[in-house]
Amino acid sequence: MSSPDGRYMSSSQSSILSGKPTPPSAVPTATPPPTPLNSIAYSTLQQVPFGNGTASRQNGSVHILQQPNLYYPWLINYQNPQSNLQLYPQYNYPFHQPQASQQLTSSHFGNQTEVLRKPRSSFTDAQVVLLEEQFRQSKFIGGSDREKLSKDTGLSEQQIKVWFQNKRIRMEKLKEPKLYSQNNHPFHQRQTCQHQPIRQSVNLEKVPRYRVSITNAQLTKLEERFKKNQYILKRERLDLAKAIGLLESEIRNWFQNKRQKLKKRGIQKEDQEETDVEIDICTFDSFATN
DNA sequence: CGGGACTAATCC
DNA sequence: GGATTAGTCCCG
Repeated sequence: MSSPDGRYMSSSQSSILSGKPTPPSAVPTATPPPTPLNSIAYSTLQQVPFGNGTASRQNGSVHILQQPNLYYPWLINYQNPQSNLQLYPQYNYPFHQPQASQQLTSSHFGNQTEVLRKPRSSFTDAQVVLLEEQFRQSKFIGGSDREKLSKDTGLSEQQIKVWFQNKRIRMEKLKEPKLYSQNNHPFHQRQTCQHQPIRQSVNLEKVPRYRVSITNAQLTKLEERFKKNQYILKRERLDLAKAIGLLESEIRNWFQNKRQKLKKRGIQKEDQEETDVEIDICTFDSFATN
C-alpha cells in the first residue's frame, strides 16, 4: 500500500531516455536512476517530465501535459498535481556553493529557486524486514541482488539504493561514542530510560519512546547559540554538548527542528500576509462599488 | 498539541 | 559518506 513509487521503470525502458538532459547509463546492469531534479530550477521546469506525461509550469501552478515521458519515475504515481506535485525551495546549505546552472536560472523567478522533490513515503514493516535481512548479508547492494529485492519489496531500485546508503550511515552513527553527561553536571537532568532506540527496525519491536526534556538552562544556551548561527558544525556541537550536558545527537536534532519550526512559522506568516492583502483588496472593491 | 526523534530523499 | 531537509511518529 505504501509503496506507490515502487514499480515504474523497467531497465528496458531506460533506453528510451537517450538524448535528454541527464540520460542514465546505457549499461543495463548498472542503471543509475536519472539524476533527480536536484539542480533544475524554475526556468528548466517550464517543461518538466511528469510520469507518463509532462508537467509544465504556468503562472505559479503546474499543469500536466499528455506527452509520454519517463524521466522522473516517481512522479508517475502522483498524477494529481494539486495534491502531490509540489515545488520545494532549493536547499540552502550553510556552506553551499551554488552551481553555475543554478545561478544562471535563479534570476528568472527572483531568488526563488525551487525544485521538485519526491513526496516522502514510509516503508511498510514487511518491506523493512526484507531490507534488513539483505543488509545483514551485505552492507552494499547492487546488480541482480538489488533487482531482486526491488521485485520482492515493490520498491524502486533507487529507493533501495538510498535505503542502503542511509542505513550504512545510521549504523556508523550508532558506533559513535555517546558522551553521556556526568550526573554531577550543572545542567544535568536526565531520565534513566532515554536514548533507547525508538523503533528497533531490525526486529520491528516497538520500543516505547522516552522524551528528553531539555531544561530551561540548556534551552537558553541553545537559543543563544542559534541566534548567532542557525547551523552548528560537528566540532562545536561536541563542545556544546559537553558544556551543557546533552548528547551531540540531541543538539543536532534540536537545531534541525528549530530551523524547521522557524521556516514553517515563516511560511505561515507569509501566507497570512498574502491573504491579508487579498482581504484588503476585497474590502476595497466592495467599498468602491457601494 | 508542542516538540524531540526518526528517516526517506536530496545535495554535495 | 556526510550534512541537511521535510514529512512523520509519538511521548508528555
